[in-house]
Parts: sequence; C-alpha cells; structure tokens
Amino acid sequence: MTAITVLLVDDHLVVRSGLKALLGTQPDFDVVAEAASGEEALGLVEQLSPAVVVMDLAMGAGMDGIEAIRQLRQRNSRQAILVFTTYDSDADIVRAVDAGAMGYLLKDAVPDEIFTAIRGAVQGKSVMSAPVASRLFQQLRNPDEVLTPREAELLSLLTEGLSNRELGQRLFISEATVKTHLAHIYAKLGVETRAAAIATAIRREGMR
Amino acid sequence: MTAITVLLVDDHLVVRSGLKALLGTQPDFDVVAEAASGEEALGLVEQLSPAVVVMDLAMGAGMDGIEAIRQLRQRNSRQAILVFTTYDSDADIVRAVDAGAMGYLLKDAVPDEIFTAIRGAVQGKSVMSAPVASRLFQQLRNPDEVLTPREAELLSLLTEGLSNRELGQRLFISEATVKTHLAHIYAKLGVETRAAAIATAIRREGMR
DNA sequence: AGCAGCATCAGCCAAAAGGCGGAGAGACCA
DNA sequence: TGGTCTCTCCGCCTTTTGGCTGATGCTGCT
Repeated sequence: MTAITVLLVDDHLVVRSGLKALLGTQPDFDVVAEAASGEEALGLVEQLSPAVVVMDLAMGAGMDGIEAIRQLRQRNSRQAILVFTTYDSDADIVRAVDAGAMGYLLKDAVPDEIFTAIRGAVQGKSVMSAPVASRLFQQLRNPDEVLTPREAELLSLLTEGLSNRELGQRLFISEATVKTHLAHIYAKLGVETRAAAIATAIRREGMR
Repeated sequence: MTAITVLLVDDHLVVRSGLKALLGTQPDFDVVAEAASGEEALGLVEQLSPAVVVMDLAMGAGMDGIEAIRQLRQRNSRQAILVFTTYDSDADIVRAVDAGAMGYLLKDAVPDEIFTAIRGAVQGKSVMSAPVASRLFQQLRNPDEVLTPREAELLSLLTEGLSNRELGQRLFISEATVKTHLAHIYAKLGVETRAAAIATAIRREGMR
C-alpha cells in the first residue's frame, strides 16, 4: 500500500511544523508540501496533486481557507479536503461543508482523531470532531433558527457597528426593511437588542 | 554553556509539537516538559524549574495563561515567561505584561524571532513581536485613549448586550452615570454608537 | 491649598431603535 | 393551483440611546 500524500495549509509555521511531526509518526502518511496561504495551496495542489489537503480556515493575509476550498472544488480536483481549525463557529462549519470540505477537525483534537480523519477522507468518508458534529445536527434539528442569506448579510454588516440607515444604504433597501430583517434576526438568535445580537454574532457565529 | 531548559504550555497538542520540533533544531534549547493547562504548568515549574516558560494565553479549560503567569510570579519563581499566542489584542498584551510576562510573541512569528526571544528572555531582555510592540507604544503615546478601570468594567458588560438600565442595576449606579461612562468610552474608542463600541471591544480588546 | 482625574448624578432634547400589525411581489415546490 | 419562503415596504407608537451642559464628592499629586 502506497503512502497517503498530504498537503498542509496553515499560515502558522508552528502549526504546520507540529502537524508534520505528528503525521511523521505514521508510516502511511507522506507530507509532500506545506503552504502558508490559499494561493500557495492552489499552486501546490496543481503541481503535486496530493491525496489529502489539510487546511486551516483563518489565513493571515490573502485568500482564506473557505475560498481556497471553493476554488479547489471548481477545478474539480479530486483531493479530499480536511478543515483543521481552532474554532467551531456555526458559520464557518456550514460554509466549509458547503464549499466542499470532507471533514472538520478542531486543533485540540488528539492525534488519533487526526489520523483517522485523514485516512477516512481518502476513502470518501466524512469525519468531524464531536463538537462540530453536534453543531451541525443542531442546525438540522432547528431549521427555524438558521438565518436566511439576506439575514446573514445584514448580521455581518451589523457587527461592523452600522446604524439602520447605514445598513439600508449599504444594501439598497429601505430602513423599514432593515428593521424587519433585524426583528427576524433577533428572534432567531434569541436576543432582544442589536447589542446582544452583535455580541452573539461575533462570539458564536465567528464573525471577526 | 549548558542548555536552556524550556517548558511549553499550550492546550493544543499540535502547537506544542510544532514548537518542540522547532526548538529541537537549536542545540542550546532543551524542552524538558509540556503542559496543556495552567494548573499543569504550575506543577511542572515547581518540579523542574525550567529557565523559560513559553505560554499560550487562551487555554481551553481551567486556568488561563494570564492567571498562570500571575501565580508563577507570586511564588516568586525566577523563570522567564514568554507569551506565545495568536492574537495581539490590547487588553491581553497589557494584562500579560502586567502579570509579569517577559516577552510577547505571535504565533505567526518566524523561528528566528522565537529563538531570539527565548535567548533574550533568560538574560532578562524583553522581546516582543513588532505588532505587539507598536500597540504598546501607541498606548503609551495616547494615554487619553486608555479606559479607566470603571470604564473597562462597563465595556465588558456592554459586550454582553446589556441595556443602560441593566448596566446600572448590575453596577449599582444610576442610568445617568452609565450614560456618562458610555460617552467617555465612545470617545476613547473613537465610535459613536454602542453597536460600534461592542464590535470594537470584542475585536480589538479581545473580549471574547 | 489647589488642581486634575475619576466616579457619581441630573435634566433636556433629538435621534435611533424596537414592537406591532399588515401587505404585496416573486420564487419554488407539492 | 395553492401553499410556503423570502424579501420588500408602510405606519404608529413606545422605549432606548446619545449629545449637551452642569454639578458634587473623593483621591492623589504638587
């Protein structure tokens, strides 16, 4: 059985280095390259076409992980893509899975989880950390609490600190419509004020 | 010259592993132990008294990095403590330095920076990443923008999404006083609404 | 003693936000 | 075709927030 070729994508050298060290303990893994950005990752995938891409979502500069995943999928490359990130924010999980990630691991995962996830990914299995899975299931159980695209857009701008008027101008809708959307957002987030909505959004939805 | 003994403290195994691998390339470093939490770190320091403690601030469960630093200092241990973390939030920097950290590195630092910082730390030199240093200097240059303790307390509660009335009740002051404090906070943060203040606070001041 | 900074409070007023009910247009699906 | 979602908009009313000015007591520094 030939080794599983792996590309590591993370903007932190320490993390790449650690991951490489961990994977190096397993005979069936072969880390063929590392990338520090989305752009770099795209190039290396084309060049080396590794079996698995292990990717962080938050990339310091340039293209972020989600966008990189999306572009990889568009070039219908056959790599299995594994997300390996620090936070389990709802928004990130959904967007990553949506973009075409095969699995979603958290950085506090134990080595065995990582190994299992990578081996599973090449076989087309979807593996994710327990907290991630439970978040996904919760969304499936309570579809009422899932924001519509427009609402998500509003919420995102809301976290910039914009007023209703500014939101309207930015989105080319009336202030009345903004208020309607906000009311729906508050209901779904379970809050009563914009302040609480912003706090919830930034903390829970990972809008930083 | 005898090797510099190092204790690594980070709740992520991958990071510890990476740091260990990096430090292992230098003949004068000796990673004598790793800890995944503040509590663990305290015990290992007592037991091994390493020359340098490299510590992350965000620890998943239990005691966080700041508290660990504070307790190490109280036991007047003579270790040099280096903060090694992902974010350069104003609040974290100030609190870490205040607690007794010798240096402050960001996780995207290149290996050389890390090596230099550790070697400097044992000699009593204070080394920090460029972005961190510039933030500290900015605070020194503009003391007008530094929040008073009471204001910081308000801002912290503000990020929970409380209303003025609730803030007053929580702090046993009148709503009028709350408004006064808020006006000062807005001025210092350079914002005009509570929404923007919350967004700024959570993102910039690291109130997560 | 005097001054500056901090925390506390007040009143007034304009602007913003939030709650309520209602409603039309388009998309999509059974 | 009918039902459901989503996005859009309205008016009316109450509450909340923010801007402004001014004031008091305390602390610490000079």
